[in-house]
Amino acid sequence: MDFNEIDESAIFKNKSVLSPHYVPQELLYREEELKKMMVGVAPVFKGFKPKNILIYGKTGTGKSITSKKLLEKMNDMKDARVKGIYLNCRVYDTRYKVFQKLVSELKNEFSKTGYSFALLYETVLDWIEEKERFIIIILDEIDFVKDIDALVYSLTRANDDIQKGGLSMIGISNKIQFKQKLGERSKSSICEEEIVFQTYNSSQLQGILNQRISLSFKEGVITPGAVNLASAIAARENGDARYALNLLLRSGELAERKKTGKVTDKEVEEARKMAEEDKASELISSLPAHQQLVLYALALTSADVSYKKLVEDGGEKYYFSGEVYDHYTKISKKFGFEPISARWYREYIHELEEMGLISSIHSGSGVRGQTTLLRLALENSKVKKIIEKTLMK
DNA sequence: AATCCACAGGAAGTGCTGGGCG
DNA sequence: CGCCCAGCACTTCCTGTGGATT
Repeated sequence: MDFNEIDESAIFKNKSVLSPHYVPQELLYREEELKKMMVGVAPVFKGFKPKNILIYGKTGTGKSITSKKLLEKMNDMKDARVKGIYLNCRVYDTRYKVFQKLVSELKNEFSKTGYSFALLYETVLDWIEEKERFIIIILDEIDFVKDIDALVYSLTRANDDIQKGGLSMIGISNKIQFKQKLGERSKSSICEEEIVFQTYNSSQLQGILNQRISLSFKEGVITPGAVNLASAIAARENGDARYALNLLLRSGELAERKKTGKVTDKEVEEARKMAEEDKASELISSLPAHQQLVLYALALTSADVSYKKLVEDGGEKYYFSGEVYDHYTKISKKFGFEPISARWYREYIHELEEMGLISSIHSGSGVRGQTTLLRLALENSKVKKIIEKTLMK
């Protein structure tokens, strides 16, 4: 027995191909965007300062992958004077951290904290001027940078401070509002060139999935129906390729556990449900305590037969808003919370409905007066479990 | 018809927080 | 550094609505 036998899988050849960080050899459906970026960057290889670029696009539209591809292409030029650096601003979220990372990349040494910002700045400038070099810095998820104006200012000022060589940036953001947050000066300097990444449509997603399937799954494991369904679902959900790949990964894992050796649309459908539940669970556990208690009250009300006031509408059971509020106040007190006022409870109900966690209907006729009837959008036992896990620790 | 009930949702007020400014 | 003010989360109070009750 050797190590190769240990992770012998009936389904997967190489799971990591399905990871969002994987960069395929051939980039699909993004030739235009890549070309635009290359055109923007191209001047460096002639010794001129390239343009700053800002890239927009929703999640899973290939922004990161395309910019990583750009770095690959730049490396192919084997020009020692040009250095491309990719960094994710979730990690490097301040001006200081970005420059610290720059220095450690340029000098190839472990960088400690404690240096002054001015020193880091000088180090970067020296490195550029020493041999008239160029730095292209790719700032992924740039909206996470806390002192963005300071960062952009320092980066552009660096350009003014040096005679030869240059420093330019490519910012990536998935929030359109990002530009509004910028000050006038940084806005004009970072938006010299803008590229928008459109979402993928269903057939493009299919192409992307097929490209990765041949590398990640064993031969004939995935049925065509599974691919169709996964790309159709992802196309509906904002054309997010990351989501589509995640669906495939999950359904592969499901098939592995079932030992059927095949991934069909059944597994994909199951994977979609799981993904949805994960999303809901994440959403619920990030809610304020009282909103969770409201949900919990509704879940318990649904489980409790003694709350007899229920109405059926198309097979779905709805509960009276007032009943649920009463129940909520009891539960709150039991857990040592001061219950929230009925007025604010109504606002919570609206918010929860907007988030798609509950659904409500108006009682036109039926019992006295007007009331809102409520029910959970998810299975109440699951909601109960989630809240018990997060709230009761 | 008048009154009540059970709720919806607007207005104004309160206590706290964090950010900008002199 | 303190000060002030805006904004938020929430309460209290109030008016409206429409079927139910008397």
